[in-house]
Amino acid sequence: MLLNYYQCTIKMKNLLPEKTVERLSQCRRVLLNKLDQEKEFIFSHEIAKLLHLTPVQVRRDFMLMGYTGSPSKGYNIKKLIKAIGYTIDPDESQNAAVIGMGNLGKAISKYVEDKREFLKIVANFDVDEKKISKSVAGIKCHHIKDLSKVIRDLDITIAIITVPANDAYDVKELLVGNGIKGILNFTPAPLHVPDHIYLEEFDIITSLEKVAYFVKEK
Amino acid sequence: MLLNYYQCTIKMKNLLPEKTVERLSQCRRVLLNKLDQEKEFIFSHEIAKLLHLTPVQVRRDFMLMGYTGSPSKGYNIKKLIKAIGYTIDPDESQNAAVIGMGNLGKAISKYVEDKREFLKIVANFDVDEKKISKSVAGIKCHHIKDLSKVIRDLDITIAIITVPANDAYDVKELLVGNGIKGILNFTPAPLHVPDHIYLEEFDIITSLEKVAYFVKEK
DNA sequence: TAGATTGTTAATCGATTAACAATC
DNA sequence: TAGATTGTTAATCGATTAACAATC
Repeated sequence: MLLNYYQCTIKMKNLLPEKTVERLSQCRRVLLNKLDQEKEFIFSHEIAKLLHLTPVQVRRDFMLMGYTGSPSKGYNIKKLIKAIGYTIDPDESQNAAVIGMGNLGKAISKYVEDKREFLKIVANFDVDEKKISKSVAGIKCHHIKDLSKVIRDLDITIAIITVPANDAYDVKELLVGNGIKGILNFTPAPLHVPDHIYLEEFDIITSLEKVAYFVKEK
Repeated sequence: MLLNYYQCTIKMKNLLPEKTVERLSQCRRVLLNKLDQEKEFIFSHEIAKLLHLTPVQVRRDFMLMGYTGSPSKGYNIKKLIKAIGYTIDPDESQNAAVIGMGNLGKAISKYVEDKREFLKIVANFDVDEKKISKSVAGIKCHHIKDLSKVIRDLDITIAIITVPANDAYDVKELLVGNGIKGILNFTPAPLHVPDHIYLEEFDIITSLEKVAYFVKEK
C-alpha cells in the first residue's frame, strides 16, 4: 500500500493530531448508533452534521488514517468503525481504575461499563469502609491502601481521579509511584506528572465559566 | 486609557479567544487557592508552572485583558483575581439548572455549590418522583414538567444536561423552546442548537479513548 | 548598575478551509 | 453524460513562541 505524505509522517511519529483522535472517537460513537438502522453507507456531510464539523474535516481525518470511501456511496459504516478501531484503539486492551467513589466516580464507573472491549474499568477505590464492601456497575471497590497490589494484579494502566481536590496530589503521587501510564484528572487541582505519563484534566467550573462568558457576549 | 491593537480588536468584537477565557478561568482557580497564604504577589512563571503553561502565554493572556504587572514584583494576586472577574464574569449574575439527578447531576450540583457568586445553580430537575422531594446541595429538585415555569420564575439562562443519552434530544428541545442561552451537554448524544445558543459538549468516553491512544503510542 | 521580569511584536507552528482533479 | 462526492494540496486562519525593548 502506498502512503501519502501525511500518512508517512504519522507512521514515522506514530501519532495522529490530538484533535483528529478526538474526532475519530466521536465519529465512531455516532456511527455505532447508526448500526441498528438499515443504512449501510454514510456520506461525509452526514457525519459532519451529526458532529458539528465540516465535511472536509471528516474526509481529511479519514485520509489521515488511510481510509477510503466511494464517491458514489460514501463510507461503509461497519468498515469505517473497524478502521477507526484499528487506528485509535490500543494494540493491547487497557485496564482502568476509578479512584474515589463519590457521585462522580460512581457516574463514571456506571457510564463506561462495557462500552469498549479494549478499555475496561476493572477496579474502583475509596477510603470509606462503607463503600469498600459495595460494587458499582459490577466493579469491586478496594481500599486505597491496597492500590499497589490491585494495580499489579489487574494490570491497570489508566487511572481516573475523582477524589476531593485536597487528596488529588497524594493520589497522583501514589499512582505515579505504581507505574500508571495515563491519568484523567476530574479534580480542580492541577497535577504534575513525569513526561512519560499522559495527563488529561477536566474542570467543570472552567466549562461553566466559558459558557457564562460566551453567553454574555451575545 | 490607551488600548493596544489586540485590546481594540477585543473591544470591537467583544470577544477573547476561547483558549484565553479557559486559561483565565483556570488561572483564577489556582490564585484563589493562594489567597490564604501570606503571599501577595506572583510571577508569570509561577502561574505557568501551576497550570502547565508557558510564562509568555500567561503574560499574553493578561495583556489581552489589559492587566499590567510589575517587572520587579510580578502580579498582585488579589487585584489579578478581580481583573479576571471583571474580564470573564458575566455582567449580570447567571442562574443555572441541572437536568437529571443521577450520580453525575448530583456530583455537579454539589461541586459547583457556592463556588462563584455570579454563577449559581438554582434548580435541579428529574422525572423520578422519589428524587423530586429531595434537595441536593440545598437545591430543590423539580419535576421536568414544571421546567417552563421554573426557568421563568428563577430566571435560568444556563442548563447542564446529565440525563440518559436517549432523553437528551427531548430535553434540549424543551430548553431551547424555553429560551435558555447556554447548554453544557454531558450526554454522549451530540446536540444541535440554534446559532444564538452557546453549546459545550463533553464525553468521558472520548477523553478515555484519547488517553488510551496517547498511552499506547509511547 | 546588573539581573530578573514584564509587555508586545513578529515569526513560527499547527489546524482548518478553499479549491479542484479524480471517481463513481 | 451530468452531478455529487471523495481525496488531496495549497492557502488561510488562529494560536503559540521567540525575541527583545522597557521597566523595576
